[in-house]
Amino acid sequence: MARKTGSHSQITGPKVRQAASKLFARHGFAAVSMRQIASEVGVQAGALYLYTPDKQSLLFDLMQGHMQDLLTAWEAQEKGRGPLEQLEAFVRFHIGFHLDRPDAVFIAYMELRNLSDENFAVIEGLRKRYEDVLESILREGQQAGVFAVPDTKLAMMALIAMLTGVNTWYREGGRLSRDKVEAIYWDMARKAVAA
Amino acid sequence: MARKTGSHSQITGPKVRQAASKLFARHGFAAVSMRQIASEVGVQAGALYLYTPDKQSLLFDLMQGHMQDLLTAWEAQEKGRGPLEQLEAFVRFHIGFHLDRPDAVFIAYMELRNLSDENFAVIEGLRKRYEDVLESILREGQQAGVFAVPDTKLAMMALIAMLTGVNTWYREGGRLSRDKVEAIYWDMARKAVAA
DNA sequence: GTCTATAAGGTGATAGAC
DNA sequence: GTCTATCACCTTATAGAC
Repeated sequence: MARKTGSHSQITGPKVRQAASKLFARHGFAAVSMRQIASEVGVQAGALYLYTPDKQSLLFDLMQGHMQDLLTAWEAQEKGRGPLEQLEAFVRFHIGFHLDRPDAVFIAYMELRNLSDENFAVIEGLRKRYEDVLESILREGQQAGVFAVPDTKLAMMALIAMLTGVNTWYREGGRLSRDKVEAIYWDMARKAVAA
Repeated sequence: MARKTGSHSQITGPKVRQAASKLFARHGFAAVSMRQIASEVGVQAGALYLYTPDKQSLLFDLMQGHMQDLLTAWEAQEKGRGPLEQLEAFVRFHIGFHLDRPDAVFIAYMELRNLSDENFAVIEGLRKRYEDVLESILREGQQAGVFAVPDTKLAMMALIAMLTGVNTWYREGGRLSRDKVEAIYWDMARKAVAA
């Protein structure tokens, strides 16, 4: 049988991040105390500092991990050949990836202002890399005459805002399946930038 | 000459709301203390309680005022006759109104989770009334055969997210004028829902 | 109308026992 | 690896002086 007190470093570490993610998403970084996180994990507050140097690092690790997962997942994605196929792949990928991890997405969008200056710069760099993926697709399609976007940066911003917005209203088991939602958004995105 | 201590109730009240709006938008409701707000206004913390019963009410009044301004401004707006003219009016109105008050918009979107349950219900009701404006335009256009939106609720959500997203990147005096931005977004919105 | 002082309690982070 | 105890400080909100 297990001891009441013992070695759990390989279990407690992930549990700390998971608890922080859940609580930061629900109540916001500033409103959550280290004691609340510890209570969710099932340890005392002091024990958290074995897994993070401070609260700020906990937030940064969560956000950096999320952005890196996003970029890695896109790179591993099957992409079509032409701009139209690539845009469809991006739209479906973005919606699916974001719906899979609502807490991480919420934190990544809401807690930027609670990052230290240095940490903010890192996260912004990763975000820019992701935005460049979509902007490149749009630029390529524009040059090929498949899209008619007078400004690729604006079109990129408009599409990303539209797609990420799904997270604010979609509920699993609701009126529409994920696939149906992806199809409807792909239809709107396609038409919005069509030549 | 003015006394150091005197009667300023008609000046201090608005200053408190303005300071709170600025600080909540920059740092978040939970991260801002009553002492910080007082310091921004130029009074001591205790004096704030002459103008608000508590911190929660300060947040609620800001958000409720913003949502009521939004609905009032839309009702005072010139609208076109057909669905297409009405959609153009909505797109341009939404972008313009939101760019005019970035702090209030930021708070309205970011601080919902810091409202008490009762206050949240009130704000959600006002938000729903605004969403209904756009959904009605889309439904009317769908029935008239001007729009092709398989689901008016989804199209409404997609368009509002897209339009509100302008606030995240637009900077006064930047590369594009407000009117140019409105024109480009109107072009994308129109095409996205076009028949 | 605003101030100072204070109540009652929460905060992030660390030290040392086990 | 985790706990308890603690430090120094900040929090919202109120009472009473001016």
